[in-house]
Amino acid sequence: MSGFTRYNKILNLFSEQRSSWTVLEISDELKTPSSTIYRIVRELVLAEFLESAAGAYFRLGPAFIKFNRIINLSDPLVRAGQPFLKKLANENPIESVNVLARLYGNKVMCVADYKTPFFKNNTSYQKGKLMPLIYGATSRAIIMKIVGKSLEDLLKQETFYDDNDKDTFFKNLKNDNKKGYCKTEGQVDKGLIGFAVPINNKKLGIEASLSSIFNSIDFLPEHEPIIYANLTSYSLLIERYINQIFDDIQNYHQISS
Amino acid sequence: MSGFTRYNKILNLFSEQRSSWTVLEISDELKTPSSTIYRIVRELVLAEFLESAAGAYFRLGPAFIKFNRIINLSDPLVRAGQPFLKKLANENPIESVNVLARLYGNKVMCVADYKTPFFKNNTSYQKGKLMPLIYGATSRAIIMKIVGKSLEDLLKQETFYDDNDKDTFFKNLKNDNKKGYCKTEGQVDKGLIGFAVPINNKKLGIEASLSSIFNSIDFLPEHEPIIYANLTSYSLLIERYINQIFDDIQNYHQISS
DNA sequence: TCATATTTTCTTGTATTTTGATAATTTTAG
DNA sequence: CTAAAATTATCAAAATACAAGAAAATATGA
Repeated sequence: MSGFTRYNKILNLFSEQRSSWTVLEISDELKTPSSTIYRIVRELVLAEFLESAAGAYFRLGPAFIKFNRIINLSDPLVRAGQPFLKKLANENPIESVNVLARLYGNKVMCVADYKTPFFKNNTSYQKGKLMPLIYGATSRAIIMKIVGKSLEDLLKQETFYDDNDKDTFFKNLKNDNKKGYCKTEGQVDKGLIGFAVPINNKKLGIEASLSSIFNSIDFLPEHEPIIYANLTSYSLLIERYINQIFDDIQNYHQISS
Repeated sequence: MSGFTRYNKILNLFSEQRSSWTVLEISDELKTPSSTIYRIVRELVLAEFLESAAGAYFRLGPAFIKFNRIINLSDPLVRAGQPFLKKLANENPIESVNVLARLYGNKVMCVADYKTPFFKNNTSYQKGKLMPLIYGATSRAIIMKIVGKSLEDLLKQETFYDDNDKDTFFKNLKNDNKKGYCKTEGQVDKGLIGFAVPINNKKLGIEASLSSIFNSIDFLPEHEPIIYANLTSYSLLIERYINQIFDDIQNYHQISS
């Protein structure tokens, strides 16, 4: 363990399922002497990446809330997309969850969401949550724009049931690409149906998607063209807005240098 | 520069005002050779604490969004308080911003907020933003419960205009403590009036406050008792709920060990 | 396209930091 | 107050980061 790894390994122990740890527990888990962990934890507490809780437990610290806010205010994708999610939601014919997601390592992460007030189900798609790469329209719309070696590398770690499963996956991907949008049902959450379109910006290195998720019970086939039209027009709006934000940033840096 | 400091110094360059940096800019700013910064930045990118943007720029990475979500799902204060903010807002007689804030180093940080749909002004109080320690009801309600050496340490870095200013500050603090709540007008944002009550949990080390902020124009003196009653009852509810969450965590750890 | 400029990684001996076993201290809980 | 638990301090050995320049990769622009 060296460099940032030693801090990152500790931070990554803290999860939704297990959000507080004692030094001894960390020490056990990472098979590292407790004196070392005490020292590292102290550093992280000082920087407010951890904070001590009751009973010798530690939990994630407020630094993450602070940096998260800075991202919300400055990330081009979030800035460009966030304001449109509610509008998209209101134009959909039925109650929906609307999600902006992007590639994060070899997973997909939701970076902004808007749920209409009376949407019944709890989707897995919530801001900050990592989602599987090959299931669900949200993810598929992102990878359908990736080709060649990049795609291979990305899928290297994914396991398919069998070759047939894999073939179907690639066939669907090609098909979706032709249509320009993805549609999946029940792949991530049972009883939900999702539609998604890609959002890309080469200059900013953004590989993302915009999606609307509905309860299968509410959904009727005649909704599909409207849903697709909304997604497409908003994705174009967002892409254009990202470009504008990009230009603003460029100008800012030119002026200040 | 050693230990976590070397990473933290770089991360802390990224701010609301300046959210992307090149390696050379960082190197200039921190007066550290660029080869060193390249190495460190590479590590941070690998851990997704930074990500590369267009034109050799880097920005904060998605790890912060991920950890922020874990905090939202697990932090006792956020978990206990978040669900009540909307209810509090709805019981207030006029449009309001409602805020849960806590001590963060020697600043105050908003950790959850709910603004009623038709509130006109933009408050400075937004989730994740650091606020001054000695101005505004939100902050004052937190420090009014801190005494002795802790208070001295906390205020050590604050500067008052003069001794008179300082005296007034302490007199107000004592007064607020007697009343049980704080009220300030225009200290943080002009045209806004704020009310706050403290929220504490010794076992969990929580020093926080619950506050409602209104447009001064909307506010009438007869609202004050209602506002105060709402804040007080909700703060008690939240404190009780925090205790319950604390017990849950205790049980969880006892069962799993 | 190619040539050029910029960005990023690599290499190396040396200086610095981290590590972990143990001891000392502080805090907590009954 | 006492005993146990949690945390900090110490220090020599081991591991790693550092800086400077060279080399490679990548982006830029004619």
